[in-house]
Amino acid sequence: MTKGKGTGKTSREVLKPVDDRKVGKRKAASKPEKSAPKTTKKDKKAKKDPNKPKRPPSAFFVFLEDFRKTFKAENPNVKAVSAVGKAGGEKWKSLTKAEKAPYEAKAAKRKVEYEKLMNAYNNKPSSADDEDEESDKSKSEVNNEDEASGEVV
DNA sequence: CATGTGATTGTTTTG
DNA sequence: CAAAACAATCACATG
Repeated sequence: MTKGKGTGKTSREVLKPVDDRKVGKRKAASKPEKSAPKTTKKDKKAKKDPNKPKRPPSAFFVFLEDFRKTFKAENPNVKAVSAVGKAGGEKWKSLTKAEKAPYEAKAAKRKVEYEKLMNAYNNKPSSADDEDEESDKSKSEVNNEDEASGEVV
């Protein structure tokens, strides 16, 4: 497993079993050793759909983006992503709904944009034949007001 | 040189 | 409806 720097560690089992995660790790609740999905099976070779938008980040990820900076700022020694993940997760649960509000709001907006991308993706699956594109057709598109930064608390 | 892996939770996706 | 998978990030190890 490539043990990251000594890393493998995997000590999280004894070190600190996070309360109780529904799924052991995050997949294979019933051990689907069908094709041996040992670990992360992110196949980026999904070039099949180059325009296919990726899933919008959840509020947690949005919070993490900001948290990562803070965490690293106070813990420049920590270089493991897992460290930030754990710390972020703990802090995340510590946040109240009001604090998550701005993050959720942003995540919600992210989702809306994602829907838009999907719409475009659906319109243009991958027919590179002729990209007509609706230049004037979609004229009554609502304007989006980006006010992500000014959410009240 | 390139890619995979580890870890967090939330949303998206699929059957 | 429910379960599963994947979303970003960083440093390092392996082939």
